[in-house]
Amino acid sequence: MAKRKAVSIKDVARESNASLTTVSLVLNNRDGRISRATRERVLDAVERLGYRPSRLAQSLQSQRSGFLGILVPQLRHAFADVYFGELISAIQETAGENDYKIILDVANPRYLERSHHLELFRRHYVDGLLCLGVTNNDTYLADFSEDQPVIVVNNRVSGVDLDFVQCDYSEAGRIAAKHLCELGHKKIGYIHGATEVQTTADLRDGFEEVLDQLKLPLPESRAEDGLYTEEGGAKAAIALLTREPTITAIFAGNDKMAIGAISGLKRIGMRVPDDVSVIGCDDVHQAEYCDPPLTTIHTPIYEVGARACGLLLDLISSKAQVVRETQPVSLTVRKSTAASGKGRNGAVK
Amino acid sequence: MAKRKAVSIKDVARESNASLTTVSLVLNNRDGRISRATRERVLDAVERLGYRPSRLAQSLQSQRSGFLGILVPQLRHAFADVYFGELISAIQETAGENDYKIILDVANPRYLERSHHLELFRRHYVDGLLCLGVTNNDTYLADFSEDQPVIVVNNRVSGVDLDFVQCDYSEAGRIAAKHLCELGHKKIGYIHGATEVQTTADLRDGFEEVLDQLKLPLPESRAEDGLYTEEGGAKAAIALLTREPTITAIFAGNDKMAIGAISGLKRIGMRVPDDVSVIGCDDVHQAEYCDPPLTTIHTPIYEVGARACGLLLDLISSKAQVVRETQPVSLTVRKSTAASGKGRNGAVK
DNA sequence: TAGAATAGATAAAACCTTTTACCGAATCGA
DNA sequence: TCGATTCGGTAAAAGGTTTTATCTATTCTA
Repeated sequence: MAKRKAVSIKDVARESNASLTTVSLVLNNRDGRISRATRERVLDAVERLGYRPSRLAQSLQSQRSGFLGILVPQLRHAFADVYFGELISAIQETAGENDYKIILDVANPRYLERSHHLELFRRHYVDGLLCLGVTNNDTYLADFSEDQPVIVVNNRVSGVDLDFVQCDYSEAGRIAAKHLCELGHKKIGYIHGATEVQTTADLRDGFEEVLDQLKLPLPESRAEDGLYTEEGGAKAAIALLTREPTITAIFAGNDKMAIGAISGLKRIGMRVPDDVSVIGCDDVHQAEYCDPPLTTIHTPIYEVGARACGLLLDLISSKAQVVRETQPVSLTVRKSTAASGKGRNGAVK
Repeated sequence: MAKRKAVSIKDVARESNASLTTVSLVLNNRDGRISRATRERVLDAVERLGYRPSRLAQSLQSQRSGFLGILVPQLRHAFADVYFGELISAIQETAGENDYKIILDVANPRYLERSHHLELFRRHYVDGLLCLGVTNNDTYLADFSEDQPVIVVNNRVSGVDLDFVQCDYSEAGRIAAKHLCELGHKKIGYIHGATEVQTTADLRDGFEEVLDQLKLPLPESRAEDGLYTEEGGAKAAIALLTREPTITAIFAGNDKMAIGAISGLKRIGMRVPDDVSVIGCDDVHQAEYCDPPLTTIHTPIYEVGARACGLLLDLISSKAQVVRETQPVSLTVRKSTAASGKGRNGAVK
């Protein structure tokens, strides 16, 4: 089939014996200046021709693209990740409700080197930008100027003064520590994610704050990097229990690592929670279905995404100037944590 | 900071004492008609002013948006899904390599009712569209006209003649059946996903084809809907073994349900694979980390996504007219399947 | 040296809207 | 009946590119 030419507002004007302006006024119902008769004639022609205004021409004229950008880091498979998935769902939905569409970009080295993140604004790709999975290494975030609406989602960048919406990770750390201590655990291991992530630091700070208060400080030998992955979590758990066999509980910085940790512990013959309790952070969907179901800190990721998107729109329409929000978190108890001392008595079998 | 006005090609022309045309010609290096001196003068001005052409104006002029659309169905949390995540990663990457950006849309009822899927083309949002997670109920796919580049990714729609790229699910079904039969299983249960998905039908057809050949046909009482979710898989597995306690193996239509099935089996005191073998389909990342690691059919999802995107670009540039591709699949053996008869002897404890 | 060919640059049209400023006709008040 | 409103509608500009057709020097050919 031949590529039929798109019908433009001119065609409608001709078809309805009206001027361009009249058609435009009718379509955007600008004040009631057009007579009922003319209006109907125009609408008729629109219907007959199946006319739809070109958003390219509209955007060029209005100088607004109608797009919001989502910038995600280049991870192994960035989108095959429940955490990002949840945020993207929330953003997509909120944007849609406000007649915005979203553009998905991945900030890989080549991308940044060519300043594609700046092109996003300079070349009018987007009206605003949401940055996901940001770390303190992401210095390119400092490139954005004040008049470009950018919000960092569920993170902050230390040293760079950007708008953000995040969960209360310090509180999450405190809650995890309290929960484990209340169950009687004294020797607690910690599996952290990439240390260049600001929220990781927050989480640990909160965690250690409580441990310190209870005179159960966390020695460096009981902390291990789990790389924010399942495999990393498994290896970290094994390393921790090999080095310090008397550990009875582990706090993992996210559910992925926690699930990996459980898997790792099983590999070395440990039972969860009988021998070792494990608590995660995030409360991903999967946390309910692993074995045993994971006790974790619920972080309102979806809400953070939706809120960030809503506030970005406020930023764009100048309804807001500055955005700094922190959302509350809560404990979700399942089966992966139990009172200390139920299982083996202090030694790896 | 005040919103400073964007610099346009006019500014560059003025700054470099050349005409609009000259600047444009230099920037797009159209034939070598411009003298070296002028060229340098223009480039200098571009640099000095930090000029970047507006993609809105360019698109309006060229009648190409430079965007590819991804249309996903409205699932609970569409993007928080490894399957879609993998496809989206692949598409995003391939698109990026070809200087295309991607737009993410969710086909919810409201969206379709308002024909937003058609607006995508009519209003010049995208140059081409990739449809994910399509089912036979998605009749709106018939709305697209021949001159609109649309590819259905990893699915087909029976009755609608659309381009597609998919994995060989019939073969996947055959492989699963052969594997279980070779291990000596005679009573095999089947957990299927939504029956309105064409690939589900393919999978079952292949599966039953082999079972029939071996004179081990699948009675309806040994098939159960697992809703393509973990929870559904768990419930389906429990239902199957309650109804037919002598089942020794289960084939689940995807890994999510397989993982759910394992979880469900454990709940009713069954060991995997000792009492019941479980095989999935997809080979998601997580399959390696569940307990026990899941035997499954590897489907090259990433490759399918990348290929679909590449072919869509061919469609757009008229390098291709029709797209019909089927990618091969393979068996990945892990720990969730074992020879029949290792465990209990035919009865639920 | 006239006429043709070529190099270098540009004016203007086209892409499709929205919006501003303006115009003519009808209505109204005095 | 004149001047002021109001009503219904339109021409033209603006938004930022690319491309086509055109124009002016300059160089070449005969």
